[in-house]
Amino acid sequence: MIPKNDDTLNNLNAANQTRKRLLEKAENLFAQRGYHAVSVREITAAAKCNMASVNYHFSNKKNLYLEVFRSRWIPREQRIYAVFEESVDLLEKSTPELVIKALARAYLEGPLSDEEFRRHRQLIVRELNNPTEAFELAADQTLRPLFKKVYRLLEFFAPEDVDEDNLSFDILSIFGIILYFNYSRPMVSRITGKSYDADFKARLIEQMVRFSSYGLSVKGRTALKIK
Amino acid sequence: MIPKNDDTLNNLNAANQTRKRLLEKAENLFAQRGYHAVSVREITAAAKCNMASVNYHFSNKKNLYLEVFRSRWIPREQRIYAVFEESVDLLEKSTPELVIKALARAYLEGPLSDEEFRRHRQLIVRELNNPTEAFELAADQTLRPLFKKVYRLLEFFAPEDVDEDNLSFDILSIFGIILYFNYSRPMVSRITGKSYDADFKARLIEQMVRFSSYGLSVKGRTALKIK
DNA sequence: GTCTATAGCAGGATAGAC
DNA sequence: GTCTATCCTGCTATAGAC
Repeated sequence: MIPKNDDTLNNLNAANQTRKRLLEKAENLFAQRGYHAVSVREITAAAKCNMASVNYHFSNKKNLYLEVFRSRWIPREQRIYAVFEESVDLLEKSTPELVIKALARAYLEGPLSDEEFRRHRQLIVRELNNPTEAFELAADQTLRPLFKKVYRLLEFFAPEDVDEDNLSFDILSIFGIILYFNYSRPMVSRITGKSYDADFKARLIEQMVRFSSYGLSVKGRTALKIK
Repeated sequence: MIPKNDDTLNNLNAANQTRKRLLEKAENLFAQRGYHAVSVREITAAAKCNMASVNYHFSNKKNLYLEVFRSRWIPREQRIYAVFEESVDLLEKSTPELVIKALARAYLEGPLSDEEFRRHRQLIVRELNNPTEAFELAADQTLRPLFKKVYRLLEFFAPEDVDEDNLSFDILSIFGIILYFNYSRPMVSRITGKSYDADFKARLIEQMVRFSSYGLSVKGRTALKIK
């Protein structure tokens, strides 16, 4: 371990602070208006530092954008994932309904503040629609693992002869509903006239579980289908 | 009626042609990369005309963007709407399943070519996530009317005592699934490894109808719910 | 590490000839 | 209506002082 004098430490701290502020402000601006609509000038102004620091800390603008995903978006998605996993593991008796509910809650009532969630959503929706390098990161490190986790959980309830594709599809549909009610919040609010307060979220979760559960082709459900 | 000489007519035609080409190319570029990422220079180069013509025909860049929605996006959404309405009207006997199927088909197998649909999707997803003036146009002229139409169709099957909000929610969920499988095509393809060819679309429609129908709180369904 | 200053270029918009 | 030429603003990136 190399010993550091006070100056070095202070510089490191100061540097980290600037770096952090840059990431924080960059994320917010990129989320709100997208990569091209935001200038480095604007980011550095918000972070109260000079323009050159973006270059110093992140080489260039594009890499700052990617670093926002690496150091902020992905860890946050992993926090959501962790909440989901924990609440599923805590269940005495797992059912498809409870799994869906845990998933819906992790997103809607999860560990993120409203502000954090807004950024989270805005960043990923852009990538879902027009993938860049950042999407690869997100897909590999969060989306696919989550999909597989849910698959394993629900596969347990599926009838022996269930079509693998059917189950995949059901899970995608559940994701669809959850993502939709999360990621299309502006539209949902506009059409329903309701804002995403605690009450509305709680109702949404209930409804999502109800709607999703009774569409699932899992044990105990298939028998109920009308031919 | 004011008589027009050949020169005037030719000029009008030529003007309309330029205008049309500009809208066509602008739409494609805006859809692919978004408003800020595309320059007027690029649009005019693609449309094989000079830069000044954007100003001449549309005053400025922003208005060209809005005109893309007015003259291309909305009419296309109305074509989808028309296909849906027609196939619903043709039904001898309407059921919730058939209504959902008609809706899913109108979007997935509707009147738009793959290329048209790609543009259509990319343009609206941006607006769903970060609404601008263009979203107002889309919401007022297409999204809300469609929602109301579906509401009227399904309300017919709902039990007397059904909660209005519940039905709204169910419709939103159906929209959610349909929009999700349409508008998150890049992601769905990436996770399932399947491209949206005719076969995959047909399967998706079937699955959406199955999943959605058995989640609907409408007559004949509620009785099947496990308490 | 942070800053100021600036190079170098691309953007939207427009004037004025045809 | 269409075009070329040009204005001017704003951008990213960097050099060099501290």
